[in-house]
Amino acid sequence: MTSQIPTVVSRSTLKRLPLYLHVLEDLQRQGQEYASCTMIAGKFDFGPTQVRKDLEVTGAEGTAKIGFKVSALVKDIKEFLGWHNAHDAFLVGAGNMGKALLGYKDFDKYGLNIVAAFDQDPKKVGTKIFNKEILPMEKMANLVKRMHINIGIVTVPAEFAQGVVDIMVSVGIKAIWNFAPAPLQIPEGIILENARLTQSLAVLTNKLTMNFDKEMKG
Amino acid sequence: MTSQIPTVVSRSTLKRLPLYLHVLEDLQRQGQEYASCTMIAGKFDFGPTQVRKDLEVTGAEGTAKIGFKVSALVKDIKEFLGWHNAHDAFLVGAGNMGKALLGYKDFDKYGLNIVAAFDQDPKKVGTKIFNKEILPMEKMANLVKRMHINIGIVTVPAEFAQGVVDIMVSVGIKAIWNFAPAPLQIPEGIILENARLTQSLAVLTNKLTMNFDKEMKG
DNA sequence: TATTTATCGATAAAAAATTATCGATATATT
DNA sequence: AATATATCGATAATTTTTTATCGATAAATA
Repeated sequence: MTSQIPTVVSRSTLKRLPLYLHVLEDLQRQGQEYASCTMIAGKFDFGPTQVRKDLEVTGAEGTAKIGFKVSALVKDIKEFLGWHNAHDAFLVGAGNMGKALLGYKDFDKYGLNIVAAFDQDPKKVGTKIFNKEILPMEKMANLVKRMHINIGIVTVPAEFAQGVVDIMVSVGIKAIWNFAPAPLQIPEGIILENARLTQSLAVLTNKLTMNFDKEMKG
Repeated sequence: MTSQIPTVVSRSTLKRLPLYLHVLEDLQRQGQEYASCTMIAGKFDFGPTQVRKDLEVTGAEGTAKIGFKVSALVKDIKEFLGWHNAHDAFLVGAGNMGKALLGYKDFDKYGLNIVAAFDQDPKKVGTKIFNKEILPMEKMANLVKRMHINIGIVTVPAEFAQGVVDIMVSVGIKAIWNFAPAPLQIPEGIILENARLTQSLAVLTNKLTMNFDKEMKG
C-alpha cells in the first residue's frame, strides 16, 4: 500500500500552512496539547474540511474526537515546508527592501538564513548592514560554489532584476525569491517564487475602489 | 443591454493585472502602439486566453488581428486597480519593514501615498524616516478623521498586530494592508489584504525541499 | 452499558479557475 | 479581388480547488 499523500501540492495549500503554524504555535505557548481542524478553521474564513485537506499533505495524523497533537503537527508542517533546518541564501540589492530583509530576525524560524548581500554600488560595498557584509557582485560566483548556496533573493529595482537573475542562474543558484515587480525568465528546473508587493496592493486598492463605486451608486 | 464585465473579480485575476501593466509600460517605453494577448502571454507561463479573460474585467476592448491599444489598456487597468489617483495611507510600526515601505519611491505609481507613520517607541516618535514623521499612536484617531485616511498599513510584530488592527478599525480605517504573520480578526465591511512574506517563502522552501528529496531518490 | 457528540479520513458534489474551441473580423499576402 | 492569417470575444470543456457528506471511532454523558 503506497502513501495517500498527494505528490503535487497546490500553491493555495502551501500558503495556508504557515497560517496554521502560527495558530498552532500560539496554542503551544498557551499549553494546549491537542487541536482540531474545527478549532483552527475558527481563526479563518474557511471551514474545517479545508484545514483537514491541507494538513493531509504533510502526512500528519489526527485522532477522531480529539484532533491533532499540536507538537507533532507543528513538526510535520515545518518539515513539509522545509523549515526544520535553515537554507543559506544570498541577497542582491541592498536598498530599502534588501535592508528590511537583512534585518528581519525571524527568518531562522522559517528556514532561511541570509548569509551575505551583494550590491553594484561601490559606496555600499564593504559596509555592513545588520552585521552582514555587503560584497561586490563579482564575488558571488565563487562564494555560491564555496558555500553551497541554493537560494538567491532579488531586491533590486525592476529594470535590473532580469540581469541579476541571469547571473544567479549562471553561478548555480537553484531557487530565486524575487521582490522586483518585473516578469522574469528562468530556465527549466530553477525555482522562482515571486513576493511582489504590488500584486497584493492591487487587490487592496481595487477592493477599495469597488467599495467607493458601490457607495456612490447606492 | 447590461455590461458584460463580471461584477466579482477573482484574486488571481487581480494579481495578474499588475504583471500585465508592467509588460505594457515596457512596451510603451519601446514605442509599441499595440499589444496582443498572445504577445503579453509570451512573457508568462500561461496562455493568451488567460490574458484575454483577465483583461475583460477592466472593460478594455481590443480589435481582431491587431490587439489592444497599449496606452488605452494601461489606462483601463490602472483605473480598474484604483491606481490612477493616490490613496492616502498611514503606516503603523516603524521597524525594518516599515522603513522599507516608507522609503519605497514607486508607490505613487501604484495608487498609494504613505502620509505618516506611527510607533509605540518614544525613541522613534518625533524623528523622520525618508522625510515622513513618526507620530505617537495617540494622534492617529484625530488625524485619520481630519485627513480622511482610508488605508492602514500594519508592519508591527505579529503579537501586536491584532491590537493595532483593532485601533485602526475603531478610528475609521476602511482597508488594512497587513505584513504581520498573524491571523487577524476584522469586522464585516473592512477590507483586509495580507502581504505576508512567510507565505511566499513557504512555497519556495517547500519546492526546494521537494527537489532535494527527488534527487536523493532518483 | 447504551447513547450522544465531536472529530477524522475518505469520497462525492459543487464551485471556481483555467484552457480549448470557434465564428467574426481586420489586416496582410497572393 | 480572393485567400490566408492573427486576433478578439464568446462559449464550451477541462481541470483544479473548495465544500459537503458520511461511515468509523474515541471520548463524554446519560
